Amino acid sequence: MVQNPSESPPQSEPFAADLLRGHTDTIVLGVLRGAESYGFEIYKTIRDATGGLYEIKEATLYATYRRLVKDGLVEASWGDETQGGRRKYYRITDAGRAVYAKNVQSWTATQRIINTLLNVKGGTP
Amino acid sequence: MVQNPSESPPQSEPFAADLLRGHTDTIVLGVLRGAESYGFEIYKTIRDATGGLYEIKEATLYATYRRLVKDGLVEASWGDETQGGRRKYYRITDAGRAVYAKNVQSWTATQRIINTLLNVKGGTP
DNA sequence: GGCTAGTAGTTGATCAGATACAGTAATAGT
DNA sequence: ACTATTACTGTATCTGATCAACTACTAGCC
Repeated sequence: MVQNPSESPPQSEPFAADLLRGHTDTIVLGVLRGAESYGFEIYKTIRDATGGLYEIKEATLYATYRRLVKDGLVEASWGDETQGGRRKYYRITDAGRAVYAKNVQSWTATQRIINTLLNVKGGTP
Repeated sequence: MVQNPSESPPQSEPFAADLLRGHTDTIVLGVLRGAESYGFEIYKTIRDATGGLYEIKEATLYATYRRLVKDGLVEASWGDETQGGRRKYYRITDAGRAVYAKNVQSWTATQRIINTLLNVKGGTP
């Protein structure tokens, strides 16, 4: 979702939230593929990775975490912050890595298909 | 959705229906951008454009047509088939062309963003 | 005639992902 | 004390996609 950067004129068309639907799991797995992380940090990583242009809502992400844990694609455990707030850390599992690899391929195929259907010369140059 | 081409082993991971979610409108507009068409023909065009690999379900498309008409992006009218079954023809409007152009840009941006988040070298080469 | 398949369009119920919204709770800065 | 930020959670709702039917006409086959 496009953030309205405070002062900028609101003529920039927001891209619909649904455009990334179905990719959230893969994106989170992609973040965790590098290193383990906790919920809020993953959120910030995603937000910052696009220069603040795009944001997946916290509620969406926490729902995603739950789903990924349920499916055995990531493992969760509470950190031992003796001081400071609790953090739940997530690690990608082998199953998660496998699904990630598969999903990246699906994503590539999806791009090809949509670009074909739209007659768009696709992708990042 | 991946069609299981009859005899092929079912190891091919289907890409989730949701992966193209939000793009159906744009895809239909893209088809109509070239020439007017009727419901079932649009369905076949999309199905065939990907070599049968991908299919948007008829029910999904008819819901899409209704939405596009409601939003004024296409116009509908019954053909005058004196013999044979009825066909409802769809034409893209100027508003539809504008939305199409905008959506293609959104799609391009979306690709960039996801490719960034997944660290994928993106798109069709 | 009866059967099947293909074309063409439509409806109602349901699912799942994303979001809005609200809330809890702790810490750090002023 | 107040406020912002960090961090996580739960409930309700929206929407697009799909399923599973259904109507209706045409053409080919036995």
